[in-house]
Amino acid sequence: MEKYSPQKIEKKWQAKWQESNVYKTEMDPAKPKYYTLEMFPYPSGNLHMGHVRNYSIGDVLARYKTMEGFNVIHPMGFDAFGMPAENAAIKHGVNPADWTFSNMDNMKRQQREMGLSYDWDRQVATCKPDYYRWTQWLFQLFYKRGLAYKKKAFVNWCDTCGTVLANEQVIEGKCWRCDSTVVKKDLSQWFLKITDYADVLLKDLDLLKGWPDRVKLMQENWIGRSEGLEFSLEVPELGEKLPVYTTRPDTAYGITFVALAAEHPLIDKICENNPKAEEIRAFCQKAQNQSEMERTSSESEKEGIFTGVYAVNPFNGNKVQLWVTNYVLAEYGTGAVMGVPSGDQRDWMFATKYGIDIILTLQPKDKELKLEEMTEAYTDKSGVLVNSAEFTGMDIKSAMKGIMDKAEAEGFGKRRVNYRLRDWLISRQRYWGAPIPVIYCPDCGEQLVPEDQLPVLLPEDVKFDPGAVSPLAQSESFVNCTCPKCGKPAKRETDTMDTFICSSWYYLRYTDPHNTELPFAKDKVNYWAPVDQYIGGIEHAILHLLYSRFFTKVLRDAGMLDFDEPFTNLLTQGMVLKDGSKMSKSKGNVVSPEEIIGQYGADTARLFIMFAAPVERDLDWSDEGVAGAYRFLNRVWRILDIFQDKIKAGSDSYDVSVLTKEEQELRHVLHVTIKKVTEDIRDRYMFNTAISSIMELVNAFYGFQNDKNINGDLVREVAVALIKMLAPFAPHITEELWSTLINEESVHQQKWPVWDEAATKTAEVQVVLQINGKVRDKIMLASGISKDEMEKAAMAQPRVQELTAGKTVVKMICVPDKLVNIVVK
RNA sequence: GCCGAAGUGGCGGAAUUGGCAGACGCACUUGACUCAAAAUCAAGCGUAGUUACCCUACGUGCCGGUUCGAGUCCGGCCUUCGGCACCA
Repeated sequence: MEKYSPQKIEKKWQAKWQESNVYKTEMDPAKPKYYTLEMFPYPSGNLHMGHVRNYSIGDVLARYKTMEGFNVIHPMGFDAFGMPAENAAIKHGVNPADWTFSNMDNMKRQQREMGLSYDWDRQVATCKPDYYRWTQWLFQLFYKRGLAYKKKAFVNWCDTCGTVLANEQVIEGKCWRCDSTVVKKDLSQWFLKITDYADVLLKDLDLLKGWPDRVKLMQENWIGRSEGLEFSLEVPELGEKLPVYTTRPDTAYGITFVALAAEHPLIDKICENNPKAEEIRAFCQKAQNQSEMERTSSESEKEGIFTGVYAVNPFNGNKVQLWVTNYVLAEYGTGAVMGVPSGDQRDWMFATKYGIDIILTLQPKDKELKLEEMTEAYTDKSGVLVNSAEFTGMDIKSAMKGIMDKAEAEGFGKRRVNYRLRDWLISRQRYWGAPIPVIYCPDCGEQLVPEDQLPVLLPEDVKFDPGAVSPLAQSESFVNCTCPKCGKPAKRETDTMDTFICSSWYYLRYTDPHNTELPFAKDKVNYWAPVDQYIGGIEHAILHLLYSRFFTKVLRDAGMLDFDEPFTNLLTQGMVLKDGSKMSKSKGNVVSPEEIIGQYGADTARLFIMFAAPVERDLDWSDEGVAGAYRFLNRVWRILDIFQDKIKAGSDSYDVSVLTKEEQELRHVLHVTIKKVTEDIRDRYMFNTAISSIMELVNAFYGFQNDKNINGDLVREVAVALIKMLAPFAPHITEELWSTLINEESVHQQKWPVWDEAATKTAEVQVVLQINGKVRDKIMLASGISKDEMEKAAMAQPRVQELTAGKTVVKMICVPDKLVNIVVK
């Protein structure tokens, strides 16, 4: 054979695969299916190493499962709406669609050069009308089910991006995309009612046995369930009831004030005929102008203003002060909080700052607290109540129950579960997204665009200028329309949807990508989905992975599919680093996949990336390591070249009893390797150790490189299994070797090798001899012998006798086929 | 502050159920081949004592515990990374 030349053979096989459509899959209910999915990319223009890692993992699994006999679906597409295309339009005057499509072409070419086994017939691009038509259709489905609504609210606004953001897109008070500080704006926006599903999204995390615990935990924290009591205080001066929510009803007798959020609706009424009205309004204004970051940091100063109005604690009739503060969140609970300085550290700080009364209601069992000696609140959730009427003297648990019972019995309160999760804000004041299919009629109000008029297409006569106004709002032809109900002139909604909507259902569209009647047919989605193995970065732990779970549950409830969760197993890959930090242009440590593939070939790039670290861990890029992977592929090529005549001439079935002892040893290594590689891929996703086992097999094979008389059938057996096991990792070189040495069919359509259990065992095993837990000798013993025999053999060893001479054997521990430990004194 | 993960040679990492710590690869050293170099093949490679082999002691972030036996289990710390963070 010629020298191994990846540049030559990779191009050749990529063309053949494309030509023969080998990776196309069709629904076949008679065959077990397997759905492998990598998170689809944003078409930024070029693949980076993170993509290469992501797709390599998925491709190994897809190819392995195919060889195991599964009907594998392995699709790819593009998450193609979003800001960068629009920014390119503003900056360079290119059309967002042109920019996006040319990027998609380039990335698809790069994906082809990686030798990935995608069924390209299933490709989706979320920016194409045949896709976003169904995104809009699904929005309307949510609307009809009462899960999409428009409301005026204080929302996150990013000035740089010129749009609002979902809570999930605000990271430490900053925009997830551009890192600018996020501010609150009072705007009328579209929301999806994800909070309706908070409880089931939390509960069903238990179903996700194949998800990493840390991802489930992050979602659990994000949903943030708490149990408590909601009760109302009377505000006699205003003739109003003021509801508050608390998880510590046991401290309710210690309320000395109530704190309102600056956005609380009662504030308007409070200001009527109030001498301090101006001051109060100024305070609210100031609080609202603070950035999200300042307002939600636990370190920032707690400030407030007394309204002069009082409320009444329904438990004991105490008059308590009503304050407006900057630390109560309008969106959580009721936007008003009972203030118990003795039981909550924030309340303590607030009360001491403003000279508000403090009442002690709880103290430890074994210690009497004195207010004048306390320097902070007593926040332990254990102790005995004081100053709490009939509950005084009770332990916290029974008091908690008693107080909630009382509130419910007397009708001023109710037990309630609260969630941290907020509804999903989906409006975006941007052009490059799916238009929200709604029309506003002056007479009929909010109307859905009729289904037969979908998709609402993005207009092309638009201008992209920097500024806060969306290009859609400036397009007259787009905005002006007729009301579907009365036919009179009306206006279109000009906001587009958050791109996370588009990506919340793409994995379902893959199962039926060309459907023109529905987003997907039920039989197809139920056959292929849910995704058996999803692979992607941890950065989507909350955003995309929570939204997709929500979508799946809504579609299930709408009868469109019959499963509860979209992704059965989840693999979160680590990042690809260089010199210990994330690859980035600014650091100048970017390694380009195209260059690596050009120099060494895709097989080497894939093999290195799979070998260098376990999938979940970060991977430090090493140029020497890549060279090592290349060296290994050459080594495989050469050893098979050396034996090519024997491989071609060998028979696929033969009598193994004719093998010499050395040959049997090689066959033993082969079958141990098959077992190890199979289990590493199938059960453990440990691709690095699977590859290292294949390397060991190749090393053992090299032990025979000069043996002209080695059994040719055995050589063929080793070669066949070796090529097959390497095929998922390095698809091109194995295809070339297979076609040259074995037969004309594709190696990727072959059956995965099966190990011969008998060959994985050996007649003799090495047994470790320990004295007092320290290794002192090793002996070969027949495998499977009894403990008695092992102990006898151990004691008979000269070295053991020498070291135990004159000592008493206290006991012996015997692990069959492994170890004897002799305990002596 | 709360929750979680990780810490093993010069480096990436292995050790799956408590049973030989360091598989495999990188780097390095040496030998063979070569006029020479590269490539390749072969061998060595935790630290210290000894260094010719053997052998011995130490060694998986730190301190302690359980056990015949601990990288692995338990208790207490340290460091790094990640998530959440005024959620009442």
